[in-house]
Amino acid sequence: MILALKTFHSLMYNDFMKPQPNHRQQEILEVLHRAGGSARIHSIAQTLEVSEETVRRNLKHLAEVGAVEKLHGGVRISGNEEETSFQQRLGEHPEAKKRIACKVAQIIPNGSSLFLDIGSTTAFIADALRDHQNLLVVTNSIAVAYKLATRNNNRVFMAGGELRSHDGGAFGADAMGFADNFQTDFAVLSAAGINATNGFMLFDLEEARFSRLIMSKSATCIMAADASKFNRVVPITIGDPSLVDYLVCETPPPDDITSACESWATEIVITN
Amino acid sequence: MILALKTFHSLMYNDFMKPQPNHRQQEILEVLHRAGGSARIHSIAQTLEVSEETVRRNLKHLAEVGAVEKLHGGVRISGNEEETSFQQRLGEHPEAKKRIACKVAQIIPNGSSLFLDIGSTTAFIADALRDHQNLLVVTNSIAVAYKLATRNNNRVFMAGGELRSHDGGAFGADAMGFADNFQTDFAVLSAAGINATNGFMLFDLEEARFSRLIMSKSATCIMAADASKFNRVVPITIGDPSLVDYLVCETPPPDDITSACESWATEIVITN
DNA sequence: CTAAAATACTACATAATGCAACAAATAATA
DNA sequence: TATTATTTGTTGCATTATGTAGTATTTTAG
Repeated sequence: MILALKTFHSLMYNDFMKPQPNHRQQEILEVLHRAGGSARIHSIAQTLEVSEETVRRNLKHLAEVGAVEKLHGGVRISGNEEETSFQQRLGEHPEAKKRIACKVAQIIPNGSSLFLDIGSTTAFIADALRDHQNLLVVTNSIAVAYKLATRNNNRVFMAGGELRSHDGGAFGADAMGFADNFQTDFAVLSAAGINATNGFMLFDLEEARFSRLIMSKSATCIMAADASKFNRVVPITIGDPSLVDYLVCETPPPDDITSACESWATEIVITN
Repeated sequence: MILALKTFHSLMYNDFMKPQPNHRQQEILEVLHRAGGSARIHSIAQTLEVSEETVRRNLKHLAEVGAVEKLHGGVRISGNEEETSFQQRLGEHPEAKKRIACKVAQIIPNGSSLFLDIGSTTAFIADALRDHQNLLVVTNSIAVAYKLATRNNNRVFMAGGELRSHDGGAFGADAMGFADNFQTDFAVLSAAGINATNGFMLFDLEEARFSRLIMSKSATCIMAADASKFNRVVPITIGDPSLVDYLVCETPPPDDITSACESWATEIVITN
C-alpha cells in the first residue's frame, strides 16, 4: 500500500506536477552565473556540497521551465542572454540594446554624475555616452570605465579589486565601500528579469547588492532592459522597485508588468 | 554477441547518429572565444586537461554543425573576426613597440604573476600577452585591465580610484596601498627616458612612485623602451636602475647606456 | 623528392554520466 | 506527537564519453 502510494507519487511528480521554485535551484543558477553561464554537474555538486543526483534533479526542473539547457556532463544557462563570455554577451541583442542605450543617453544631460553598473546593456550605454561631456561616472565595470575614461573631460571613478573573469566586474566589500563615497544624479542599472510580483531581478547576489546600493545613492534611477527580460525566471530580486524612476525598453512590456510599473511610479520609456 | 553489439553501436554513432549536445563542446567553444577565435588542438587539450583525441572528437561534432572550421593542427570559429587594438595605433612608434611587446611576452611564461604599469608600450605588452594563460596581473591601467580581464583564466587586480583623464590610470595612496598587497614574479615597466647617469626616468612623479613600488615588490623587473627614449631629457628618475633585470628595446642603445647597463647588471634584450 | 615529425583517424577497453527506483532524512502541518 | 510532503542520497543498470595504442595521413625540413 505504502509502496503503491509512493510509486503513484513519483509518477505524479515526474510526469505532471509543475515543480515549485526551490532554494537549491536558486543556488544552482547563481553558481552557473558566477561560472559565466555554463558549468559541469560535477563542479556544481562540489561547489554546493550535494550529490550530483540532486543537482541533476533540480537542473531537470530548471530545464523544464526553460531556464537552462542540459548537456551531457554539464549545463548552460539558456537564452542567448547569459552567454559564455562577456565579449559574447555584447553581441547578443545588439540592435535592441543599442536603441535602448541611445534612449538612456538622451535622458542623461551633459555634466551629470551617474552610477553605471555592470552588464551587457550597460556596456552599450557607455558607448552611447561617448559624446557626452563633463560626466562624473562611478562604475565597477572595467568595460564601462575603459570606454568613458580619457574622453571629453569626463571624470571616471572605478572601484578596484579583483575583476571577475566572466564580466570584468569588481565586487565585494571594497567596491561597495568605494561606491558609498558618492551621491549622484543618476543610477543606470540593468536587470536580468522583470515580473510584476518581484520587480527587477538578477542572477547574482553581489550584483544585486551593488544595484541596491547605487539605487539608494542616486536621485534618479534608470533601469534598462530588453524585451527578453520580461517575465523571465531569475532568482534574486534587486530591491524596492518603486525606487526605479524609468524603465527603458524597446517594446512595451506585458500588461501585468505595465500596471505594476504604474503602482511603482515607474515611467516606461519605449524606444521608437 | 556483445562485441557485435558494440561494433554496431559504434558504427551507428560514427556514421549516422546526430551527436548530442555535450558540455565538452561548450567548454571548447569558450576556450576558443577566450583565445580570440582560433587555437591549436594541443593547446585546447592542455587548457581543458583532456586528451587531444577528446578535443578532436568534439571538434568533429562542432564542425558538422558548422560552429567551427577545422584546420590541420588547429581550429577556428566560423565566420567571426576578433577585435584588434585601435586607439594605440595613433601612438608614436607602434611597430617598434609591438616588436618590443612580443619580446617581453616571450620572457613571461604562462601562469606568472606580474605588475604592469601604465604607458603606451605597456598597452602593447598587454596585447602581446593575449594568448598567455593563467596570469595573475596587477595593474593601475584601465587599458591593461580591460585587455587581460575575462581572458584565458587570468586573474586581474585593478587598483581603484579616480582614473586620470589623459591615460586612464589610477594613482595616489589608495593605488599604492592596493599594489602593496602583492608580490609578483615580474614587474613590467616603461620609461620615458634613459641615460647612463640617471638610469630610467619618467615625466610624472606619481608614475615614478608607483614604478618604484612595483620594482621593489617583484622578483624580476623588465623595462621596455624604444630607441626614442635613449638619452632623452626627462625630469624624474624612477629609482635604483640596478633593480632592473632586463631592458628590452628594438635597437641596441648607445655605448654609454650599454656600459651603464653592464654596471647595473641589466641585461639588454634586442628584438630582431 | 624523401625522411622525419607532427597531426589525424580507428577500434576497443575503461571511466564517467544519466536515469529510475527506493530508502532515509528533513521540513511542514495538524 | 504523528502524519504527510518534500528533498536528498544510494544503488543498479543503460548510455555516452574518454584514454590508449596502433595506423594512416599530412606537414615540414633537408
